[in-house]
Amino acid sequence: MSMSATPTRKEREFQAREELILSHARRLLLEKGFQAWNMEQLAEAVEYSKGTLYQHFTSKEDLVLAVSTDALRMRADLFEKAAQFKGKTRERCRAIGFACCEFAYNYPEYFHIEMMLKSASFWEKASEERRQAHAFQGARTWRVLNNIVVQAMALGDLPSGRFTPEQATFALVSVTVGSHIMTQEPILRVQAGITDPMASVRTNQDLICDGLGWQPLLHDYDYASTDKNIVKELFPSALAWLHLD
Amino acid sequence: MSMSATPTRKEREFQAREELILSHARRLLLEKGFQAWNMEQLAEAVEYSKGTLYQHFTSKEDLVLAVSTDALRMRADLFEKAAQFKGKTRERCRAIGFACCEFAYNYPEYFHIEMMLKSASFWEKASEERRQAHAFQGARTWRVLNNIVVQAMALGDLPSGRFTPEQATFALVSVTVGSHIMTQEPILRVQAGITDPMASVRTNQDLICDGLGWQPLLHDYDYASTDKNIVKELFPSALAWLHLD
DNA sequence: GAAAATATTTGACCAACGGTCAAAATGTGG
DNA sequence: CCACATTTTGACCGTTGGTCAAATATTTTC
Repeated sequence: MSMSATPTRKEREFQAREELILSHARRLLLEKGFQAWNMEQLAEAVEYSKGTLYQHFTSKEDLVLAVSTDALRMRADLFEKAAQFKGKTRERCRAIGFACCEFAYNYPEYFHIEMMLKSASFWEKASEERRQAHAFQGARTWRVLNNIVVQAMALGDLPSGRFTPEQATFALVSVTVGSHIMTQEPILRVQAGITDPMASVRTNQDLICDGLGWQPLLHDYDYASTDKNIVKELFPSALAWLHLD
Repeated sequence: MSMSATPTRKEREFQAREELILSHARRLLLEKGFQAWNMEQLAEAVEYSKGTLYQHFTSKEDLVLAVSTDALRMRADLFEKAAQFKGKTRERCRAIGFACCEFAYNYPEYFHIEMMLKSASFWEKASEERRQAHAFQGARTWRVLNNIVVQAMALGDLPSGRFTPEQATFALVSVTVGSHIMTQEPILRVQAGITDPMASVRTNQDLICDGLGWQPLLHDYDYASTDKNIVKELFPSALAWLHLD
């Protein structure tokens, strides 16, 4: 047993195996959702037995929560990167919108998984440790966005009398999650005539920002060139999901 | 077998039993979600055996979809009622916001159930009949809201150059669903300092409407008295969830 | 370097649950 | 009252998440 900072070989092996399991579980989740695979199949995929899986995770739910938290961590990373965009507060908010689309492109199933997490029975089966890790990463994403809102109000870009920063942040979070979920619904996509889901999400974010009176408003500024810079400087890989036409 | 319009006694009994099953399933869903009860328990509750349940529904998922569709039908009814509110187009849109809150108050678990429906494995297990019924009720709710948007553009209350009616409707649907889901998240509720979830949902809808430029804007009009009328004329029962202070 | 002690891995096994179907029970017509 | 049709039942099945004693591998001791 090593209490020192440098992990023993055993500890490193344990860690490596955990990541192996997580990566295969992620693949299964992305390909098949939650139900359409079982622990036996995962055990085969990682070439260990079922019992070994349960040395890392207390339940299937615990495992899925771990995958979800990993994704959430990645999103928080992207958010923090986006928040550093040099520009007006609203442009930085916009950069976060791109970060979230980039994330949604890489984890298309994430929002479905996150919805599953909202059922009480899920959390009950997960370990306390993993619940806290998830809450921590969730708080990170919230904080990044909320900081920009607070700054925007301090600078006067965003009127501070009508809504609290938390209300504004909440509105942005709600519209973003709602839009990502809805754009993934094929029937609704047809009804709404959506050809570019990510663009729809960002449009809805713009509507909230305009509604909040976040200056400069959508039609008073050349956001097209802002977008170009965001993509060039922060998310060159966004070209994969951007529909330029 | 009776091809006539008047159902035989058998058919009426069958129908009555189906409603009995649905009502108990609804109660279990509201109280326990999806996982925390099984078909055996439901069979006991309705005082029939498991086999009889499967004469009405092809699977547990099929049953839950039926409950969900019933709820969706109720929401569509409330929407249609709300759409008849006498007033400006934006006031009628607001009435729909109240209708949705009224619905969410009566079916607090509905949005979680609806999220479950988004996993492919769920639909595969449901019968074609019920899938179509669900799509039909979903289309109804969309149509009611979209009609108001179209009228608002025709009347000039809502600028028609920037967004299509479908885009506007989609934004409203997204923010509403996203807000209802998010307000039900206890952690987020604390982070955002939300004390009145329904009010937060309606605020977010207002932000979208303002962002769309839907006249009269939130702060150019006395919506407080509009709200009073909506509640008095259409949803007196809303007093149960309205936090007046 | 072999034996003892410790740690890790395994897969047979269990319980829970969704779903099935032959048999029992109930209803119907003569 | 009987024969036939319909409905209801619950024992039974397959799948799957989860457990644990035994097998296997690794480390320590002498």
